[in-house]
Amino acid sequence: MVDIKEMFRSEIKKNSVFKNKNIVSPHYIPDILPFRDDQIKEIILNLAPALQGKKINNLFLYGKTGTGKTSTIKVVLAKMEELAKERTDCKNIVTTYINCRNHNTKYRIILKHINDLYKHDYVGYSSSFVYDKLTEYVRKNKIGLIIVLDEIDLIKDVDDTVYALTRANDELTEGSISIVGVSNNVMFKQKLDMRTKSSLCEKELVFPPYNANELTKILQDRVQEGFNENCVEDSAIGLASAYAAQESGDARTAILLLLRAGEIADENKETKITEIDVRNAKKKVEKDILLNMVSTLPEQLQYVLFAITRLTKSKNQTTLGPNSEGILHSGEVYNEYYRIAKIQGKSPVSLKWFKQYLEELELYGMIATTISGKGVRGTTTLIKLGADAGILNSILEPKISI
DNA sequence: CCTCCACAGGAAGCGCAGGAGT
DNA sequence: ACTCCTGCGCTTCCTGTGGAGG
Repeated sequence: MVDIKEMFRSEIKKNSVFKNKNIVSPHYIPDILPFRDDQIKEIILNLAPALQGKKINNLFLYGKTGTGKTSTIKVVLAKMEELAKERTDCKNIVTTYINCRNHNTKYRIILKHINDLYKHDYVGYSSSFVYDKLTEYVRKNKIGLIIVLDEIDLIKDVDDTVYALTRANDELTEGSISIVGVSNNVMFKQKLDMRTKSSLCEKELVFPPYNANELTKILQDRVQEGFNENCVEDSAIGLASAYAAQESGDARTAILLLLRAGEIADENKETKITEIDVRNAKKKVEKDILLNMVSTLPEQLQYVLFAITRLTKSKNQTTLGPNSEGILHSGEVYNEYYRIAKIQGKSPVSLKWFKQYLEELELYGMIATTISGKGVRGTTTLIKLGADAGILNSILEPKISI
């Protein structure tokens, strides 16, 4: 019989490379944001007039994931709110942050605001009621309300939302409402109504991806606070930032790599995180991401992907020539897909639509396709798996039993 | 050179679901 | 409550296209 209490005790006491694991979590927001001085300056320049009770421009922040958009705006707004409270010569500033993944309609966004501001649950009220409640709060308290809409591209009725919130200013004689839109979707702006575009994007800020050197510095900062002294080899930091820079310049990925590497080191009872741990962490992270992507894929797309992985695997085993490199023709993949779908008791889609699926998979970056040239009869789409066939197969095989 | 193969890719249309209008 | 409309996912049909093979 094991002593469970004792196991817990030793688990807590156990030597770990981590000093404070929270700091290495991808959700942690540091106080100091390196390499974002320009953006911070711009934001301050645009928001400062609000402290004097003036109406400010709406802001639009754009940049890929992990470029510090959310952290930057959160930190700047927190300081701004603090300052406004400290000084009597400043107007009252209230800032709110909403992730539009969870609140994805005009109604839900406004409702969330009045619930938070009044600290009362307004359930089941009409959309005009909640809107009036919001403007009333701003007017009565004479506040400058700054609303951050993170992942703004996920709002279903963006045009309506932005219009309603900016129009509120026309009705307000005291106080004001401003919007900070945050998005990582390049195409988002194109979808907007002309009026919305001009009012939302009064001031636009771009957050560029970090390069390898910048990522290294960011990681070093985190390592100092999050890990115990001398527990992370410099080369491990270098490798993690190189990996992340290569892929997207995404700080979150870089930090996640270190976190996982740390967990691996702890598991193996190592005292130091090495390059090998980072390399293993990368494999683990990759698999997690793939698993996530694959499981959200529609059933039919999973079959197509499974067909490609199976054929790629069998090709790798039979042909030894380096020229083959697991390149498949759309015809053979379609046949395999057809077979798999039949076995699953599902009706396969037509060849035409199958090609549509291929396009979708390419969009997700899971495969690469080209139109055939010489050496192949006629014109065919050549398909190459973008991810590791072995990993994908291990994910898909349990899901689709053959 | 011609024909055939193995597809590509556009156009039209179908059935269904969900939302808007009345 | 009802119809009407629209968008989505998909099929069917049709017209290329370009190398392989006779």
